[in-house]
Amino acid sequence: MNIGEAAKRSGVAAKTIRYYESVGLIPSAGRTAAGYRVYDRRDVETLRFVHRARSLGFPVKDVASLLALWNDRHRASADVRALAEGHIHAIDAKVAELQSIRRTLATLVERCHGDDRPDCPILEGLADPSTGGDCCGGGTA
Amino acid sequence: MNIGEAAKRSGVAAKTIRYYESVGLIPSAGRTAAGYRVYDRRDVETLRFVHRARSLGFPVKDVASLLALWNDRHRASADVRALAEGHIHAIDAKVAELQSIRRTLATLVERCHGDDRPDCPILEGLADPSTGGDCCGGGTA
DNA sequence: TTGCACCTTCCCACCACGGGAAGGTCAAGC
DNA sequence: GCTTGACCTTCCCGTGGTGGGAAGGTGCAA
Repeated sequence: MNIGEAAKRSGVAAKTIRYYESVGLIPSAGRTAAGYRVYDRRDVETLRFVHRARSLGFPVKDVASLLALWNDRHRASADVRALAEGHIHAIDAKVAELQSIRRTLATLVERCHGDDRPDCPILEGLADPSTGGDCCGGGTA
Repeated sequence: MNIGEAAKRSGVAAKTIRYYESVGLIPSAGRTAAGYRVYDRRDVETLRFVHRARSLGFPVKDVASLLALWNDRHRASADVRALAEGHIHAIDAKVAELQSIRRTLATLVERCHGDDRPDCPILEGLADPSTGGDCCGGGTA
């Protein structure tokens, strides 16, 4: 099948498939005499795997590792698990950072009456955080 | 003062200050006869404001709006508050997405024994999500 | 005058694509 | 056989927000 069909079946945009090939995430596809890329069902399976890993937020480099493990019959599941756990930790760190920011913002917003007067604790907090509640003070970020 | 000193005092890297100037976030700095950028205390205040807004995750475009409001004596605090609330909503969406992903990953990791055997529910879940718990099924992403 | 720290502009790299241009290919319909 | 339109190809630019580094000019002190 052509790249468009592979894209439809895998959920990965044709542009993105070409990108994945260019960065070596997936092997180079075969070509017709006219230069069109050719894919089979196995390729689509691989693309689907990549698509799901990406939608779980794994960086492309990690997806490459996951693909390699997937294709390795002698893999140790501990390696896969370590990758996934690392990703979970990264997510936890990101969530903690976002929630810290959210708390600061919510505090500022609460104090702002939000009418047509210029007086605004949000701007004051940005101009001088000591007046606006601590921000990122003990932050993990 | 030179850009290096302004960077030190504001917490914004010299490179980043030049970038902010190039995209119009901050006005063009004055120059010495030799072409060096010159900053005063007010400029440093502005840079600090920008630095704090950025560290709260506001995109540069929003920081531009915040700066404009900050410099506008006739602003309505409602406009500032709306910006901040919009940012909070964006953060909430991001957090929800990350937590959804986290749940899926945690489920997969739990099921993986993580030893030297190749059997691995994480890879199986990526290859075929119907066997690995739902992922992003009703997802907001 | 030498040396070093600082400044300037410029381009490249990151990450993971998306848009779009310029041009070739294929299959269907007339 | 020719047109039409959908598909494919490569290539380059843009995103956001910097960081790194090259090549070259400045400023100040010894």
